[in-house]
Amino acid sequence: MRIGELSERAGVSTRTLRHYEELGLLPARRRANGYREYDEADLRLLAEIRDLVELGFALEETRPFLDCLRAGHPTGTSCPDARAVQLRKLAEVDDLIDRLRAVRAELADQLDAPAPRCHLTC
Amino acid sequence: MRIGELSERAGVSTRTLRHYEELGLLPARRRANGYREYDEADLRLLAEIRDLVELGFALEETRPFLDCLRAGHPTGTSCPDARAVQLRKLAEVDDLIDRLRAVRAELADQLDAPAPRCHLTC
DNA sequence: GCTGGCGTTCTCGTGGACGTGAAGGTCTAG
DNA sequence: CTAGACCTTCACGTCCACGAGAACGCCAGC
Repeated sequence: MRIGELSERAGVSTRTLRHYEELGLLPARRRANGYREYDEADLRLLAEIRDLVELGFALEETRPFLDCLRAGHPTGTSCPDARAVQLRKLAEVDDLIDRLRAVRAELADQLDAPAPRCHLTC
Repeated sequence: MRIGELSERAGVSTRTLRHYEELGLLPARRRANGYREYDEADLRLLAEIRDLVELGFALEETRPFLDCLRAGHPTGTSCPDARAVQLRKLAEVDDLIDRLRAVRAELADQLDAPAPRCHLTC
């Protein structure tokens, strides 16, 4: 299929697909006329990228997962490299959640506190 | 005081102070020679900016808090505009925490799941 | 008067993931 | 034969909060 069809089926822009190719994440075969040619496997790889990005992975971080799938493994998490990245991401997320909880607490505190009295509109 | 001293005392770069002035967040008086002149009130305002930024507010979002302080109110959260922004931010943070929890769960699931069997290195 | 340490403005660079034209080639239907 | 719906490659723009450097002015002490 051409870029437009893949774009349509995956719900991403053609610009995005060209961007992924630039990064070497999702290289495309070429037809005689220069048009990019994709297949069902590319759709699967693209889905993997979008899933991971959705989970907060940077594009570069998806590379080991794609390599894993291309190597014939059934899931992107079947390989050590990918699992390592995922573990790291889990730690990052845990850390972020902790910090956000602290922020949330502070925001709530400030809102709960009654507006201090002052000489103007309070 | 001049920009260098405020920078030093607040622990921010002079570039940052000039940036805040560009945005109109922290305008400075000028000496006859063109040097920026700041006072203790500016230090207080700057502290407010940094506190809010630390909590995840964008620079633009700090504006109502600064206006509130400049109007003579004892805290940045004494005014309706500022409280509204803070309430919105609290909702944003809650939402983000929820989504991150879901992401965390999914990441953990994928890691807990035993690597599925395949014909190569698994 | 000269060095050194301040200050000034201006302008471009950074990172991430693309958006948005511009200028053109290719293919299909009418 | 031509419209129009695809496709191609540049290459600059976006958002945000500054960093970095150039080229210059101001002022203190020696």
